Amino acid sequence: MNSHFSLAVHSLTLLAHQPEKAASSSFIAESASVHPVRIRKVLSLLKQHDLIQSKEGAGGGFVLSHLPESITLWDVYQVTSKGTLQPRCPDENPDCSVGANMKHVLGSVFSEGEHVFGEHLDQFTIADMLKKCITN
Amino acid sequence: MNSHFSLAVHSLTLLAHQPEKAASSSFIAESASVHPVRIRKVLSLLKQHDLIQSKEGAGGGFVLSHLPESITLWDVYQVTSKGTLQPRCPDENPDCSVGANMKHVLGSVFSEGEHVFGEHLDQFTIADMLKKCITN
DNA sequence: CAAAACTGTAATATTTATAATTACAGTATA
DNA sequence: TATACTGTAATTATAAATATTACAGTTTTG
Repeated sequence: MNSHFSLAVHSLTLLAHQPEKAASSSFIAESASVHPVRIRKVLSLLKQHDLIQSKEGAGGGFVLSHLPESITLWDVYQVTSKGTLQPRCPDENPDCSVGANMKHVLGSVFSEGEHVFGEHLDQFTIADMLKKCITN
Repeated sequence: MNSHFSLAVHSLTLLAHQPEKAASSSFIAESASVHPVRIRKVLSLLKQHDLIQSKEGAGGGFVLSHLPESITLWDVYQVTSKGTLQPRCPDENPDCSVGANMKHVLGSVFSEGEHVFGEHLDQFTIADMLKKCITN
């Protein structure tokens, strides 16, 4: 699983944690121990899909577009990581019936698998993540 | 998902395809368009878990330890890729309640998720893979 | 108005992960 | 005893992820 996903969940959970004020990329970056530019890139994706809103300029930053209860991990996964479950396959080899088809065959198994996995992720919201973090 | 998994499934499917004779790492490597040493490394894992047997020397190679109908993709996943679903998380940050716990919280979500995903993979056997490849 | 604190994004450099390659010891076959 | 294999370690090459630098554009605030 790519790290965009965990950074996105991390960021959204932080935003849920302080709903009163916008969080800057530096603030989030420090919490997640990564570079601010990386945060801005990930959050740019989330913004494109209207999970968050951003505001430029002094005192600006990021806020949630929706209630934390209504954003699921599956929503986040779809934005940041769709397709990454797929196993990397070598090039197709037309000279071998197995080599020619394996990529496609595994591809369909993993597409279904992603759907099943998605139903699991859909059970958890950003509000759940925050609660789990705080009560630990 | 790491590529060991797809190489392992590819190899096992090839072995199922020609049950009468042992397949060499070079033969498998050519079918999968990768380097023979890489195949030997992956198959070494499968051998350790008794999915296959190997024979050294001229005319040697690899054969299945069990019927293709009895080896599932979940068996293979467990040997080659267990834990790889887990999203990469940055270092824990003790100064932030979210940063301190996110890795652990996501970890448990993904452990359960891997289990759900595993039940899906467990529905498919190497025999199924071969059939899908050949009838395409 | 000008300085400060932000986002947005591109370009580059660094680090890490994957994969290929080389090398060679050991084993069975013929 | 030459040949065709496995097993594995060490090295090199390539690709992917990440950090860093740079800077233009946007608000806020003194």
